[in-house]
Amino acid sequence: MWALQFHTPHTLRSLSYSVCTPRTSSKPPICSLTLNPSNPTKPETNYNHLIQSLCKQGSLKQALEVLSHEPNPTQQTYELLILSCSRQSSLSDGLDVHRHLVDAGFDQDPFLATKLINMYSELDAIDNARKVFDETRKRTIYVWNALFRALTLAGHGQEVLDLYRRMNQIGIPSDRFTYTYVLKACVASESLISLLHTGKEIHAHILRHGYDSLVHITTTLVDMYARFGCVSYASYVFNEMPVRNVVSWSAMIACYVKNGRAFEALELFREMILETQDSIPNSVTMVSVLQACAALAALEQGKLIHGYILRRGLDSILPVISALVTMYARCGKLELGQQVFDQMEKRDVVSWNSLISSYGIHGCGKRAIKIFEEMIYHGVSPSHVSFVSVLGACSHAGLVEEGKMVFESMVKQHRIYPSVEHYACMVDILGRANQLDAAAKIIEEMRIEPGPEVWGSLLGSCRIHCNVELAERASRRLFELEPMNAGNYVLLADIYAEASMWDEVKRVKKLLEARGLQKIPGRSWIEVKRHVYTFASVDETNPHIEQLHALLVKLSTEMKEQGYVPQTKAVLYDLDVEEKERIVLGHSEKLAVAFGLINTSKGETIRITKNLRLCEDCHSVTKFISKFTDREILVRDVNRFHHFKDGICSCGDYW
DNA sequence: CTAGGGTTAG
Repeated sequence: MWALQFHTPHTLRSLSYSVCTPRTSSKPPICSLTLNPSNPTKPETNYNHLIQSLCKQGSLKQALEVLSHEPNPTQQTYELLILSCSRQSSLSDGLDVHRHLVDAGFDQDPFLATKLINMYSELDAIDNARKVFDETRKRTIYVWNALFRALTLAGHGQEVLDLYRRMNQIGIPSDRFTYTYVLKACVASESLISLLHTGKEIHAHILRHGYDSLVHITTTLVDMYARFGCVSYASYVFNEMPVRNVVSWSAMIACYVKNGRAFEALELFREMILETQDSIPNSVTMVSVLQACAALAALEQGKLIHGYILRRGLDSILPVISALVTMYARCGKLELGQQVFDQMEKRDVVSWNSLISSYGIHGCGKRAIKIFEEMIYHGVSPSHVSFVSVLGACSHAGLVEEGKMVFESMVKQHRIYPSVEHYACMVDILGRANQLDAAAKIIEEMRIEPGPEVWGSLLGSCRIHCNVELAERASRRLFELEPMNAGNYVLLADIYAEASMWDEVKRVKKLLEARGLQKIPGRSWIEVKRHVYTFASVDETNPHIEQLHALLVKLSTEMKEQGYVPQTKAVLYDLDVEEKERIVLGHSEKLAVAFGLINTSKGETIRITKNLRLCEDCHSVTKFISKFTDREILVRDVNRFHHFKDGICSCGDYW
C-alpha cells in the first residue's frame, strides 16, 4: 500500500501502477494505490480514479495536476473537481477546471453546466454562472433551476422572475424545484418593489398544476407570505396543507413571530405539541417559540419552554442558547440570561451579540462595551451585528465619546465598513445627547447613500429635543423614501403638537390618512400567573376597565397633591386640558400597571411590555407609583427597559 | 438542485 500524498503524478508515472477502486456499490472506493505486479508491462494510465480519490481527500491542487495528464477525463471526474472547488472556495481553481472541461469537449454537457452554475454561485461569481447558462444550448430543467437558485441567492429576484416568464413562453414546464426557487425569488429582491403580486400569480400556477400537495412547495408559500407580512394568506395556505411536517409548523410559527403575532405563535406551538405525533418540535421550532416569549416578555411561559428544551435535549444547540439568552433578557431577567451564557460550552459571535444587546437594552452601556472587548479577547471577531449592538448600548446609556470610539475602531481595527445601520446608531447616539447638528453632519458625510434608517433616527432625536426645523428636513426625505411608514408621520405630528403648531399637525394627519395609514395604537402586556393580558389605550371594551380607571384616578389625585402635573404633550389633538388628561390617564401602560398592582402580591415585581416608546407622562407616573406603592416595576418599551424603583428609573430619564 | 431558525435598529 502506498500513501497517496507522497507521490506527484510524475513520480508515479515511472512506476507501473493502477488505481484500485472496487466498483461494488456497497463499498466506497478505496483511496489508495497498489502496484500491479500481475501486469508490470502495461501501464494502466487511468488517472480518472486517481483524480477522484484526490478530490475526495480534498487535495485539489494535486488532482488538477493529475488532470493535465489524463487524456480521457469523464463527466464524473469533472463533477468531483467542480465540487472540490466549491468546497475549498477557490475561484481560480474553479476557472481552471472550467477551462479544462471546455477543452475536453464537455462544454455542452447540461449536467456539468448545472454543477458549474452551482459552483459559481457558491463562489460568489454570479456573472460566471449566468455565462454558463447563456452558453449552454441544451438547457434541461436542471440547468434552469440551477440558475434560478444562483440568482435568488445573489438577491437578483427580479431577474429570476423575468427568466421564469421567458421559460413559460418557450413552453418549458416547471418542476417542483422550479416553484420553490421562483417563490423565494419574489422576496429575494434588492429593489424595494413588492413582488407580492407575482408571488400570488405563481401560487395560482402551483394550484393549476396540482403542486399544492407537496409539502416543500406549500411550506415555501407559507414562508413567502410571511415575509410579505400577509399573515392571513400564510395561515390559509398552512390550514389547507394536506401534509404538514416539522418544517411547515416551524414556518408558520415563525410567520406569526416575525409579524408581531406572538400570541398566535405560542398558541400554534401548543397545538403542534398536542395534536401531532409526527411533527415533533426541533431546535428551529424552539428558536421561534423563544422569540415569541421574548416578544411578549412572558417570563413564566419562557421558563416552561426552557424546561421543555432541556427535556428534549435541545439545550446544547447554539441558536437555541442564544435565543434563550435574549429571551431572558427581554423578559427582564438579565441575570438568568447571563447564567445561561455562562453555562455555554462553546460560544460564537451570535451568542456574544445576544449578551451585548441584552446589557444594552437594560441601559448597562459600560458593561456592554466590556463584554464586547471580552469577546475580542477570547478571539471571536466582531460582526456587523456586534457593532450595531454595542453602538445601540452606547446610545441607550448616553455614552457619546465611547460610541464615537467604537465607531472609529470599526474600520481601523476590524476592517468592517459601517453600513446604514451603524450610521443610524451614530446619529442616534449624537441626536439623543442633543448634539443634533453633529448628527446631521454624520449624515452629510456618509460614504454610502443615507437610507430611511438614518433619517428616521434623526427624526426620533428631533422629537426628543423638539427641533422642528431639522425634523421637517428629515421627514421630507423619509416621506420620499418610505411613504407607507406611518411612524414617520406620527413622529412629525408629535413634534408639531409639542410646538403647538396645530395647523401643521392637522396637515400631517391628513397626509397620513390620504395614504390610507393609521397611527399605530398603543398596546401593553402583562403576564400574571402564566397568563398574558393585553391592554389598548383608552380601552373601553376591556372587562376590567372600570376598576382600573378608578384606581388610576385615585392615584393621580394623590399624586397631584404632591405636585404632579400631567404631561399631555403626547396627545395629538388640540383639546382642553381636562380632556387631554383623561386620554393620557387611559394610556395602555397605565392600565397594565394598575392591573398589576391589583393582581400581584406586594413583593412581586410588575413586568410590563409596550409596543411603542414610553410617553413622558407614563414615565413620571410610573416613577411615582413605584415609590408610593413601594413596588418594583419593570417596563420594556420598543427599545429598552425601564426599571422603576423608589421613584427613580434605571434609564436616568434618558430614553 | 427543494422548505423553517440565532444576534441589531428607530
